[in-house]
Formats: sequence, C-alpha cells, structure tokens
Amino acid sequence: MNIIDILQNGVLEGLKSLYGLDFTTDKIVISTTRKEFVGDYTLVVFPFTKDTRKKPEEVGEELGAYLKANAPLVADFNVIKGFLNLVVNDSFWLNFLANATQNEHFGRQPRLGKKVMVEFSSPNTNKPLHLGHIRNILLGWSCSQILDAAGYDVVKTQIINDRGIAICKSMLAWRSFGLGATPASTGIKSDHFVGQYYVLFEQKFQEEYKAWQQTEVAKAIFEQKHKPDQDEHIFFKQYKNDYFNQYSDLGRQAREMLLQWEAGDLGIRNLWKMMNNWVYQGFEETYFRLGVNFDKLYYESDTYLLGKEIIDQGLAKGIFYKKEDGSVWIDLTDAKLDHKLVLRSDGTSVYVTQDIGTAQVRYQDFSVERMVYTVADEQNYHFQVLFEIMKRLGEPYADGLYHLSYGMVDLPTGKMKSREGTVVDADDLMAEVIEEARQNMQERSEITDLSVEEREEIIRKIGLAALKFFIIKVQPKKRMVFDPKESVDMQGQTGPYVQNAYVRIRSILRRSATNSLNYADYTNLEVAEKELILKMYAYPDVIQSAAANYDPSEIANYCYDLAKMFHKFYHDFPILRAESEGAKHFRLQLITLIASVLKSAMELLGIEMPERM
RNA sequence: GGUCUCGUAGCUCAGCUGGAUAGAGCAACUGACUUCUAAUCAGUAGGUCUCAGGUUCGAAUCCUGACGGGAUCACCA
Repeated sequence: MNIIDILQNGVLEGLKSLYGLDFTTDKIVISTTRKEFVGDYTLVVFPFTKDTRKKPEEVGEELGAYLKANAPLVADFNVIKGFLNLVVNDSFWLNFLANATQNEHFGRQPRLGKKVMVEFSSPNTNKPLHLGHIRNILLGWSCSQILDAAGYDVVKTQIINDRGIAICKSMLAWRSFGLGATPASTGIKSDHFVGQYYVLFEQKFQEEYKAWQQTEVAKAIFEQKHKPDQDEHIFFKQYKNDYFNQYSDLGRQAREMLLQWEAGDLGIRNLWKMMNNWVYQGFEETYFRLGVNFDKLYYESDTYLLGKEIIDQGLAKGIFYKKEDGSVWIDLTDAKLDHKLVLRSDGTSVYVTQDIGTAQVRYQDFSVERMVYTVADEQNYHFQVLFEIMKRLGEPYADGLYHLSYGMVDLPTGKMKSREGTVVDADDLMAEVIEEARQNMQERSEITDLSVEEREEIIRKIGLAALKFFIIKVQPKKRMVFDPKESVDMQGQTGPYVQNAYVRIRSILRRSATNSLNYADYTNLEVAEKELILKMYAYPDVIQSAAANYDPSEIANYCYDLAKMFHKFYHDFPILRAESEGAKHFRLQLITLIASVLKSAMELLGIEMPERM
C-alpha cells in the first residue's frame, strides 16, 4: 500500500475519532512537503475547519497529535498556518531503500494481461524521414515503453503509406529522368535517393506550371476566377491543385500511373516494388540509428480497400445513410461534429473508411483492448470522427481508442515545408548532434584511454540523448520550436546532464571495493538523503501517471529532477570518504538505487546510458 | 465564420486531480576544480502567470468572455 493512502486512512480515522466526522478521501489532500519546511508529507487542513468549527491551526495540532500517537509511520509533526507537516519514520525509508535496491524491476507494474497497440511513425514512401517524424517516433516509442512498464502487453506498429499519387510522382520522375540510376550506382542512401526524384518531379512540375501561366488559357482562367483581392501570383499559388488535376501533362501522367497501379499493371507494380524497397532499406537504417523497432507492419496498399463491409452492415442498422447519388454518410451533428462521407458515390472508400477497416483488422489480429494512434494534431478532427463512428458501430474496443496528438515542430522561421526546402532531415540531424557531442568531448580527458570504437559508442549515446531529451521533455500537445542552426545543448536541462549523473555514480561504484553493505548504525538521515529517497519512492507513481496520460514528458522531467538532486548531493556530501563506515555504506546503497532508477527511466524514453563520458 | 488547441522570465520549457513566498535551463554577470568525472555546484539579475470578470477560506490551475498564435472545417490521404 502506498504511503499516501496509509496517511489518508490515518487522517480519516483521526477525524472520526476526534470529531466523529466522516469524510471522503478526495477531501484529504496530501502532498510532499515543500523543501523550506520540516517534514515529508503535508496535509492541507482547511477543508476540515467548517465541520469542526475550529481554527486550522487547532485542527492541525489535534490531528498531528493523533497521528503521532496512532500511526506508527508518523514520527513527528508541525503545524504552520493551515498545513500539517508530517515527518515519516526514518526506518520506513531505510526499509524502502533496501527493498527497492533488491528489486530489479523497481517501478514496473506486474503484468495486467491486457493488450494495447501503439501506432507511430507511419511514413509515406516517397521521401526520407524528417524532424517531424522524429518527434512522432520518439513519442510513440517511449509511450510503448511506458505502457509496457505499466503492465500492458504492447504491440508496436506502423502503417506504411506506400501507395497514392505522391509515390507515383517519385516513380514517374525516376522513370522519365533517372536514366537507370540506383542507390547502389550513385552511393546515395536509398530513401534519400527516392526523395530526390520526388523533389525533381516538383521542380519539373513548377517549370511546366510557370510556362503554362503565360498561355491564353491560363490568362482567361485568371480573369474569370480570381477574386478582387488576388493578384496573379497569389491566384496561381492557390490554383495549383486544379492545374495539376485538369491541365498539367505531368499531372495526367501521374494519375495515369496511379490508375495503372490500381489495375495491377505488372510493369508499374514492379517499378513500385523496387522503389519502395529502396525506401524501406533507408527507413530501416534510420530506425536502427534511432533505436526503435516495430512488432507488426501494416501497408496501406493492403488496407486501402478495407472498411466497406462494415459500412454495409452499419447501413443496414441505420447508423449510416445513403444519398441519392449513392454516396454513404453518417450524421454526427448530435456529437457536435458534422455529416461525414464514408463511401464515395462510386462506392470506393475514403480515409476514415480505411481507418475503420484497419482498426477492425488489428482487433482481429491481436485482440487488443486499446489502440494508441500517434499522429500530429492537424488530424484531431479526423480522429474525433473516427472514434465516434467506432462507438456507434458498437465495436468492443471503441472506448480504448486514443489519439496521441502532438504539436508540430516549428523552425524559428516558421513551419517546415518540404517544397521550400526547409525540412530538417532525420539522418542529417542525428549526424549533426553526434558531431556536436564529439566536439564537446574533445575538450575532455575522461575517456582518452578507451579504444576509438568505445569512444564513438559513447559519443553516439550522448548526441542522441541530447536530441531525444530535447524533444521528449516537452508535453506532446504543445508546439515546439527547434533551431537547427543553434547547436543542441549538452548542458543544463538536457539528456547528457542526466547521463552525467549516472556516470558519476558508476565511477564511484567502480572505485568502491565494498560488496556487502551494512549501515544498521546509520540512523540519522540527512535532509538531502531523505529527499532523494522520497523522490525515488515516487517513481512507480510517475510511471503510472505517464502511462495514464500518455505523456513521456513526465518521465523526462522526473529524470531531470532526480539527476539535479543527485548532482547537488554529490557536491555537498562525500561518499567514499564519508564521515563513518555506516554513512558510506548507506550512501553507496542510495546512489546504487539512483543509478538504477535513472537508467530505467531513461530507457523508457529510448535513451541509453554510457558507463563513462 | 464554426469547432478544437496553445498563451507562464529576453529565449526554451516545468508547475499533478485548486493550497504555503510561481520554478528550472539557456543567454548575461560573479564565484568554486592538489578533494569520489566542472557535460557539475553556488550566487546576482530577470514575472501584472495575455487581459477582464466569476466560483472559493484560497486560482497560473476550474468556469465565462475578450485578445493573440496555430490547426481543422474535401467524393485528398
């Protein structure tokens, strides 16, 4: 039982016995004591003043005395204004420390026997991964790890958007202008290779579009359709899609290719397979570098036709309705949403339809109770609609659907745009941040005795930690700013700072020859020592909370807090040269647990700890 | 315009279901390595928590409204 629960119960009993009053636990607010006051936990007594008709100080004194006499855990208390500060028996903390150090799974919950699927990354196969994907991947990955630690059986998945007009653009450009070049023949990483042809298509298309704008047809369209406040430049910028669909020769070829693909044209399918395989190879490398993997892959080319049957069934049940033109809709206005199309008039599926079908397939494949979709917040509306539809269809897992929505990563200049070449590439970014770590390392002498390989491994861990921590420490739903020109920080509230705390501890433990620890005579804990123990006592709750909120930033901030407390402790107190053997042994035990919690917590974020740095 | 979302120090961010004097880091300035790794620690300075109401013993936190940023409102995915 958690200590806060025990204290709450004690307070309940106290209120009953002292005043004959019954309260519910939600009125009993207990939090950790602020560090400027004496105590471990603090009870807010204001809520009891009304019923007891006593002053807060009086109630505090009486409750404190009761707890001290009746709750074995409570060693002492003091009252300041309306706050009752409780001091918990040191033996409780010493016990906890000993037990937690023994428990190699400390913080992790026992298996619940419940399955949850986490979807993340889900890239298009026409270009390489960028900074936006990195936020997505790190969130999805750490969420998976956190749910696993909270007792769930997690299936990590991604849906690969391997079909559609965008992929055809890359294919068309390669076929028209590639002259048979391959990643192998050019030595370019294979997903970047394909991405180059996507960019090339856009360039050629822009040229074509510019030329067309000078034609009589174009001028006539401008005259006829432009709004009063639009000049030619603005108008044609917005007209681009229409041009692509109606007049563009390249657009016509791309659409044709898509139709051939859908018809199963062998040549097109082979080209598609070849280029997609290039992309997959490149993605694999990037995922590997990032340290992530998946348990199951879904491909849009397999799922894009799904969902129609469910729509038919729902139509029979009256959940959907059919318009005269044959299109099928659902009315969600009573859920404050709009009418939504689910089947086109030609009977084909749209985006939601696919997602409805895919969700059902996943449920059939894994019988998961919950599904987490890691997708940027621009799709909030889509997921509201999807989840509402699943509820109305009465799917058994409908209540377990969650959209892990996150804000875009902005550059200081604004939004990233692939067309304007302002995208920060994932591979480049990782390379840069590792280079940054290498630069920093050159001013240090700590690991000069190691081999080149060992040093490189450490540098890699530090660089990636800086990048990952920077991104994960921000709450998912908030937009964040990333300046690629400014090097990623390695000092202060960063990944390397947390790693450094771990490394310092490992260094001490390497030097200490002691294997059996005996600190039975060490009974008067320093305030700083107790604070550290309290912080670690909270670790399991932090995991639970992060899992419940699908929020890895809670773990990141916890890591930073704990590392900060340790760094200060390290500075203020000797460990190997402590004032007594008891103190030394106790502190060795303490920092052993700190190291293990830091390592465990950072692992939940996908961040590796070096032994030295 | 409707809906959703964000607004805390110059910058990047914490602040849990309302609780004590709103906290970190970066940048600036100052100090601490013959002592367990200075990627560290300590200090100075920096705030009308966007604004206005409301609920409450108590509001950065909850409610309403305004202002500002963003997203979204396709027979695209």
